[in-house]
Amino acid sequence: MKITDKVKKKDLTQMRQKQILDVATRVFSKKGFASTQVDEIAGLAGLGKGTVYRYFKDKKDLFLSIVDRGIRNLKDLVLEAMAEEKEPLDKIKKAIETYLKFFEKHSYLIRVFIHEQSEFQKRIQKRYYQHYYEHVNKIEEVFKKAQTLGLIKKKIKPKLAIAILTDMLNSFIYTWQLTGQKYSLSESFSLITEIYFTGILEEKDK
Amino acid sequence: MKITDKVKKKDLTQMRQKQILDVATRVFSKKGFASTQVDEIAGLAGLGKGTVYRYFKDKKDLFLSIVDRGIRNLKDLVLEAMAEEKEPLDKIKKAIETYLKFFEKHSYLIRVFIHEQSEFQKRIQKRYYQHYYEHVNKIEEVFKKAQTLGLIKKKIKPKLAIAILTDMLNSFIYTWQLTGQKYSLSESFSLITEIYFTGILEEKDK
DNA sequence: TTAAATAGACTGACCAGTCCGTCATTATAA
DNA sequence: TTATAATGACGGACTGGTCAGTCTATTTAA
Repeated sequence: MKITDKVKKKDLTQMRQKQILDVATRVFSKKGFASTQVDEIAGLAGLGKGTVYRYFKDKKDLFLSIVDRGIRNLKDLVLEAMAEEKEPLDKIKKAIETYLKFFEKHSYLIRVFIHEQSEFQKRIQKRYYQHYYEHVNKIEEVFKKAQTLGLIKKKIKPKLAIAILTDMLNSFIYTWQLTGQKYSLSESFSLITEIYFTGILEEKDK
Repeated sequence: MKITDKVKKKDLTQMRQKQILDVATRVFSKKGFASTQVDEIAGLAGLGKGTVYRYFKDKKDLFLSIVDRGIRNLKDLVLEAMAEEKEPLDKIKKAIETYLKFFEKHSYLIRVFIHEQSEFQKRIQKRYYQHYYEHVNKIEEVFKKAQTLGLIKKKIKPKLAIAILTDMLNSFIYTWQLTGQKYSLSESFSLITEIYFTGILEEKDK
């Protein structure tokens, strides 16, 4: 019975954690770390505050768990999507598209990422960059390959170009989120992609 | 004597306000609205808390005053700088350069702008966009002129292109600020400008 | 019957905003 | 010129409310 017990226990724990994380993500995204009350999260999750503290050490732990989960999901999705494509430029396009779709679905998350950087500078960045780098390294390889193939200007440093792309996407999503998602992300992103690509690509007709 | 008195009083008031605003900008930028204590601002300004409340109605009023002052300065600088140039493309370049230099000098301000949008959404945005639009309208005219002259792709909508540019700049400055300003903004911005322009400009050699 | 899970009352720290006494400067009077 | 009064800038102790985290009584499950 011990094994079954452990499984059940694990199930309950995971279920509760997910339940709390889901609510917490919404609330933290809306109000930011400092203005969020743990009471509200507990209430919306239909739980008592004590229960929340059963599953998370403290408010910070809860917050960082959200960040962790979000980044992990995003990274996995992007890497999987890229793997589906063959050509370097298609891989990059696919990465942009996936990134965009992720936030179209989880739009509130962008706030957590951008919003709280100063409060948690080191910690978030540590977690963020840990995942981010795996992710960037893959994309960097793709960039380099595209450069070898003569598709992307040789003088552009992949790391910086990727940073610029990420920044463009992040802040565009952020603005889009703030202004009430009045237009479709996909629509505007085609323009961003065009600006980004036409600037980056070697001219074809030389 | 009354006139002199009024002048003196006004001087003192302005001086104190500036003194408090300067400190408050630093502290709010570093900690965000919710985590900033008015006590700390007072302390760093070498004043008692009561004195701070003499000059500002409450914490919110103080915060919004910072935002106001910053945006007003930025707008004035950009418009003045643009007025110095004749050619549309030079005007745009100059605007980018000025925007960048402003934040290189007042790097902490970008945090206040980006960071607190969710807490104060409506209020900040109202103030922000009030100034922003005067500013954008001017730039938009320049864009349109450049399109008439055949310098910029006709199919690009100026408003959207300006939004993208602003977003690129903002988030680049933000990241730069967060990561400890390890490189010169001007340096990276030349790359951004290149990406932005080469993507935007009609090809010259057709 | 017992052990784990849960709720929410409670505590102590924290902090925005107030209130009042002090002090410096300027005006008034002798 | 000097003594006294009035003004108002100022500091910081204080208050009341809020909220993270704890503790215990109660519920649930086995």
